Amino acid sequence: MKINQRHAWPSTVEEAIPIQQQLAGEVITCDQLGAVQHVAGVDVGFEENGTITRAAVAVLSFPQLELKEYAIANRPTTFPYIPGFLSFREVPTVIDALEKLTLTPDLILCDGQGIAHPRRFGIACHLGVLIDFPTIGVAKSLLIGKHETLPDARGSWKPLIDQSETIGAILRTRTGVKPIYISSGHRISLPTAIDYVMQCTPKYRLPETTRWADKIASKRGKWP
DNA sequence: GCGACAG
DNA sequence: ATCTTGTCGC
Repeated sequence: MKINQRHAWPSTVEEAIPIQQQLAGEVITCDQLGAVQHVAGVDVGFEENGTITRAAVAVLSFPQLELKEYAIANRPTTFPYIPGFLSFREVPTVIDALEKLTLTPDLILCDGQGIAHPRRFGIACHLGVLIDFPTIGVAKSLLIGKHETLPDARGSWKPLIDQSETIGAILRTRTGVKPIYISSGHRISLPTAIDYVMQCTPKYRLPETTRWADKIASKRGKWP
């Protein structure tokens, strides 16, 4: 897929903050997506002591969830890991990987938060706004927000609240297993995001999309 | 000032 | 994120 560059990538928090504040105003949390036939999952890893960033994208058919295509990209790492600024470290390489795809997915599940972020602009929002695509933030741990006790059953969820605002949800994708955190990235509402995440997570804690991306990015497996 | 802190 | 083996449980 073809992607247009929207802004240069900064290397400091001072430069990153105004970019987040500006682009956060472009985030859409209403459903603006068509029929979903392909869902993509993204995963990022690091090599050479963190100096190289590696991104993998997996495209699956929906709702069958069968792997249809994948792509990998590498880049020198140019931004340190600072909570609240993850996208500046990972998105450039993710975009490189997305550009290599032949298939164009209808929805992308990102590793990390969407609007469940201090400035309502987590990695899923950043990627979504830059490429103007529907994205969902799927995080394995909490960045900000509070929530009530979560029941043990698969499918149960509770809103994530920050400053008396609902910014996402804590969701149990598997009975008795540690929950995950969902939030709108771009062009999708929270209820719809939860619905798609559940449909992409029929068996394990994490969506099949991210599991495939993980597997592909992993140095062990070889994918001809 | 003291914690908390996506990956 | 990454460094790493076996092990407990469904």
